[in-house]
Amino acid sequence: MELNISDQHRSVGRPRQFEEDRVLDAVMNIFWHQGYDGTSLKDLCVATGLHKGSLYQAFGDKHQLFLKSLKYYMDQSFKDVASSAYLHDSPMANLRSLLKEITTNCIAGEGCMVVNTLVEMAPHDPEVKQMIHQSYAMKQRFLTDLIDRAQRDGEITIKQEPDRLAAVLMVALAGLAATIKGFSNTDHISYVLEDILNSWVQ
Amino acid sequence: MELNISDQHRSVGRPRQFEEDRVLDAVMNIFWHQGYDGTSLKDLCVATGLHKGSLYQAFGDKHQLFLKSLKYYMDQSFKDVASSAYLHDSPMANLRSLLKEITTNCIAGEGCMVVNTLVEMAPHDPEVKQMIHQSYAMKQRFLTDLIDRAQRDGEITIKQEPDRLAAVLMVALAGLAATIKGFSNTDHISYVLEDILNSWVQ
DNA sequence: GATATTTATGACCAGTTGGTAATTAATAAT
DNA sequence: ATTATTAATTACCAACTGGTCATAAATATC
Repeated sequence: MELNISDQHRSVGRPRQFEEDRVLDAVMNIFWHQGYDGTSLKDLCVATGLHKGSLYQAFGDKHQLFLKSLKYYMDQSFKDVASSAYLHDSPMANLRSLLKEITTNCIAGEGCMVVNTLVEMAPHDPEVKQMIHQSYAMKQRFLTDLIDRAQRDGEITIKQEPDRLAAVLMVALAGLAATIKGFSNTDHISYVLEDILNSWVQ
Repeated sequence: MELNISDQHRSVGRPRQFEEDRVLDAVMNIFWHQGYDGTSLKDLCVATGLHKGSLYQAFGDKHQLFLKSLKYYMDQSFKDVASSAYLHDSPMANLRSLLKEITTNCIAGEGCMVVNTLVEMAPHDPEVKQMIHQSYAMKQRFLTDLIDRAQRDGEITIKQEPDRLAAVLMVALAGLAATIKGFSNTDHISYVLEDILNSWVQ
């Protein structure tokens, strides 16, 4: 009976019967759509096919497991999104495709785990708060840089500091995620980011 | 030993020892800041000073109690906010004071119960979903009307349909609430709604 | 093949959950 | 004063919560 899956760095002792990333992905999906308080260990066991004991041994308690799945989500989504910001030469075109990509992903995923977590946990969970703040700061710098370049190239004509425009986009992105999660019909909101960008070009 | 409080429509039987609105207010505050799943009946009993039995008899089970407190929040906040939209003659000035009022309230309350609930419950709770959608539609019509008048008066110069501009504001308001809840320092975001309005005037 | 080491499994735990029912207290009507 | 009616309080419940531990299984090393 050989159940060995990850043949890579095999060590002494009984081998893992699961791939860590596959489990983390399943866990992430549950927390993403049910929230932290709304998810029980039983839910996680059903979703992953593992027993409580295995989860605890491999990832720690519920809170640690959540933090790891949140990290996994952040890394994953940032990788997906950032790559769409270097497709064109024009910074404005990159900004557009970036926001388009985020909107699409957000609709497909019925919201954003970071925004859900921001609302549910950040106020009373310092570790979560710190992780999200860090991610926010990085994203905002990313946007500020794009906006700054678009302004220099004359693609954005509005007179306002880049980081304040980036702040507008960050708030709009959070609002997009929150709204998409609550509304099944997303026709009305898929244009919002476009409309904001357009209001900067006249 | 007379503990009678509400002397108004006194009927047969032992009189209530609490004012319904005061209890509803306390319940609302707990749900507002802890969420539905994050709040236990014990929390509610501590906050209200009532026993479980009394809560159940007066308001029904946890879910019904939540719906009533959400309704209470919506009525309360709409009354507060709408009144600030008729202070001036200019529709744009009214729009500004309206958004300013919302921002102030949102910061003071560390978020908005409707947005919290939208994220936590709307996807899997039809009753909550319907209540919030109805409230959203009303608010959006309210904004659309103000924007339409501001455009006719030439106070808003951007060429875009009023209900699409209103959709931008709605998304921004949701984002504002979500962001404020997660960030203690709200300096960066208190200008966001102003900045959006300013981008419509050039 | 025996041993050490790691993992998987299932039994177990105390505390909490939302919810109910029986009892007692306070009032109005008779 | 008795009775009917409503509310407050208490005791109680089964189900579930997150979390632990002892045991069995699978592998590498010796």
